[in-house]
Amino acid sequence: MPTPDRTSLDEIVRAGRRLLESAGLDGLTMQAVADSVGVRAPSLYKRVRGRTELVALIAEATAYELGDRLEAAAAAESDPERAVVTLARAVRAFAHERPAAFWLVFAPGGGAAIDPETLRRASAPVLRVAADLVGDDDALNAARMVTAWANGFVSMELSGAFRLGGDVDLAFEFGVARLGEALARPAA
Amino acid sequence: MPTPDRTSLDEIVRAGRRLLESAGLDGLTMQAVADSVGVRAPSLYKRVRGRTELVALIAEATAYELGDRLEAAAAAESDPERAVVTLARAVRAFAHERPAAFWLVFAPGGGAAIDPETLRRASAPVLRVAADLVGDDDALNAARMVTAWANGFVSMELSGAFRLGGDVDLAFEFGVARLGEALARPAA
DNA sequence: ACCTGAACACCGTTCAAGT
DNA sequence: ACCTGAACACCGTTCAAGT
Repeated sequence: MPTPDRTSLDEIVRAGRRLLESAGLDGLTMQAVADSVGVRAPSLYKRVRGRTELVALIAEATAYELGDRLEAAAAAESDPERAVVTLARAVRAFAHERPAAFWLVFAPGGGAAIDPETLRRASAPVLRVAADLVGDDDALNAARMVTAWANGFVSMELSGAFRLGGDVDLAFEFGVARLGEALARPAA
Repeated sequence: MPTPDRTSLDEIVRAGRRLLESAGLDGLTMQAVADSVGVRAPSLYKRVRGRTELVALIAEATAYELGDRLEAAAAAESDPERAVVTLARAVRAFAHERPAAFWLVFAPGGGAAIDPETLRRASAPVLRVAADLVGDDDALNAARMVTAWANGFVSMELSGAFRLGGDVDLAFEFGVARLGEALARPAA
């Protein structure tokens, strides 16, 4: 006799994302997720292979959402040098909003690696802006330079590596301005 | 009646660092560390408050060692623009050597934050080179730009975010070259 | 076909008892 | 003063038994 479904994969992932931000990765336990969706922990294994997969799904959903944000940010600015600034600010805003999830997306570990298609989707707007700025040949290199800097800046910001004085907001604007210039008007 | 010491804090931290690289952060269990130094797990608590503190000590030691490497790299190159390249390469080499520990240093979590003094020590060479390059006023901003980019690049490299084709080594050299130019010869 | 209680292996940590 | 076995609370996960 079938039992009516008491939860769903979608609900589980949503609960997981909420827990991740409120309680950290350590607080994201199967027990807590189960409680949150109103089910016993073993039932989660009907929808998810295990905690590792749940974490991967959360990272995936986060990368997808970041892609949306970047797409919207890129659409709002036609001048490529200013679009770089807009994109970088969008990354930073997203990271401040969901620090734990943002961290997860760029966390190492092989197993939880983002799906290549999601990765391509999330980086598409940056790649497009980079191509506008430096041409197709250097587009990938330029996109990687921008994403590396933006990701590194907010990662260090989130990890508390910028505690040695100075204005962090100004440091961000300094960096993104120089970055845009360097790509738009390369020396030598 | 005193018992002769069967291990030491130093040995514990060394074993922890070894385990971190060989088995990952998840494999860094108190049990494994205890086995590694030839003692039972509860004995570790005579030298360390708990696993959290052990992880923090490992991060601390790693940041310290990274500082040494950067100091040596900076000393090997007097031209500031080339010193930036040398420093960035040193960061990358260190990250490739000890990926898990490198990750730990920049991991978030408040609790495991690096000691400010160690942080200052590790960033001193970068700050010095930045000052040579752009002057004292912009030195901190420039240093943050370089470290953010370098850290972001290798973090993404380690996390497998650069899997969309293209030559990653070339992307690194492209980035560091443009970075050096941007700082040495700012536009506008 | 989903859900559950019970159970297992494993973890971090505490503590009384040994030497 | 350090070390240990035993114990506790808490994980992730499995599985037979319920509906």
